[in-house]
Amino acid sequence: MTGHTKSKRYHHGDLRRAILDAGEEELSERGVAGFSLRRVAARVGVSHTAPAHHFGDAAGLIDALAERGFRSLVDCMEARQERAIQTAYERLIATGQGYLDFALSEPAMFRLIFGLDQTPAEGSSLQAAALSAFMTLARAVGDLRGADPMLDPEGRIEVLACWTRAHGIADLILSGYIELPEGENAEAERDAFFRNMLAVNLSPRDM
Amino acid sequence: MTGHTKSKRYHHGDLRRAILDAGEEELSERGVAGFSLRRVAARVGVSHTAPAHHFGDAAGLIDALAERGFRSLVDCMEARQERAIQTAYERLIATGQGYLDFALSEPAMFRLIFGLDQTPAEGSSLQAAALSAFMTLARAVGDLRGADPMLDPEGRIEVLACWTRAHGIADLILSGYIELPEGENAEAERDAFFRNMLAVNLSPRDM
DNA sequence: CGTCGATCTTTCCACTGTCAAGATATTCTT
DNA sequence: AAGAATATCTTGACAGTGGAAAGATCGACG
Repeated sequence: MTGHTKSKRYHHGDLRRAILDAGEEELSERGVAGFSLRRVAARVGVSHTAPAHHFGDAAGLIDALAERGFRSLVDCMEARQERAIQTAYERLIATGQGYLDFALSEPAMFRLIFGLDQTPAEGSSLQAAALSAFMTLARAVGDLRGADPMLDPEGRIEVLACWTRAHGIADLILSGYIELPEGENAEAERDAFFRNMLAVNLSPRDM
Repeated sequence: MTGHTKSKRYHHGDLRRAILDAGEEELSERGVAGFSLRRVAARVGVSHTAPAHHFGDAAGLIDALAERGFRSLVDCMEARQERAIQTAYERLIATGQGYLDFALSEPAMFRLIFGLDQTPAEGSSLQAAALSAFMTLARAVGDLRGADPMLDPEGRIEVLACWTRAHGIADLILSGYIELPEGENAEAERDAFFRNMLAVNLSPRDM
């Protein structure tokens, strides 16, 4: 019975996934500010309170979407890592470029996951997804240092430095205050730009 | 006549300023997501459509608030610059620390000005305020380099590097993903943290 | 077969921003 | 000084939002 017919059966069967899919589309089309639970529900063809049973309230859906977002972020970073020249440093650069790829390809989702009203709940799957993204970056730094960077203060600073730099570039580009090259070989120029930005040395060498 | 009586005169007299003040308070209390035009109006004791005449729509009020935000950002940076040891490098560090001060003291406003739906209109006073903030940072870099950094590519990269680094640190702290030291001499530790982060060298020295 | 719980709908409520029309004060013109 | 034009603010309506409560339908399990 049942099967793939999208007809009018009362129970959807896979509503949770359907709502998440529709939510992602809504998010990318309308942005996080214009996000509407009711429109997501309408998109799936379901009543506007149907999502509540699966996600609680709107914040619950947002959290579930954010979880997907962090996974997508990890995918973007790993994709770049695999394509990179297999040097520890090149893999680190690639990781940051993957971070930027994510921000550019899913700007609303980027804004969503880094603009959550409150930090992910302790032990939640959202927190796990966020941690997974962090670890992807931390491993790349660790490969460069030859040891777990989280174990000593200098290593921790280095991980945070990588993270905040990639993040700052991405966020200011999305804000529109920093313009990216467009046109012909924009991609190559972006990569070079990011590489240069990451490596700028601001220690007091030239006081 | 008139005078300072807050009684029930039909015309408020200084409504624009009053709405902006109330808007700032609302913003810091409720955040940018929970911001409500109607509540701002109620706060001033005026009808819910009164702001429209002064700011057009909600986006207009947001823009006007953002303008104040940029000015406050400039104030924070300049305050730090004046307190700093008067070396070009120290003034640059101080500028970034002022950027962070602003983010920490007015987090909602920080989110507001860097999360505007669209980049400030060409020639608008908002754009001027944003540019003023940028120039404050660019000058600090220029003092270090001995020339207008905007004139050559390397200088521009350096300005953007400073900006994005300070911004990334600030934004991730506000996101809650990076924790700041609290307690005793938290302020001094924050300053040291920022200083270290800014100066971390990620060039491929140690491949 | 019947019952129970999960899933989804309907209806209602308070709240939001915007629009149109009216009320009131100020300023400008003569 | 009087009347008219304008700026400022209010009232009332509307479509949209998320959430709560109560009812309808279905699936699973006794």
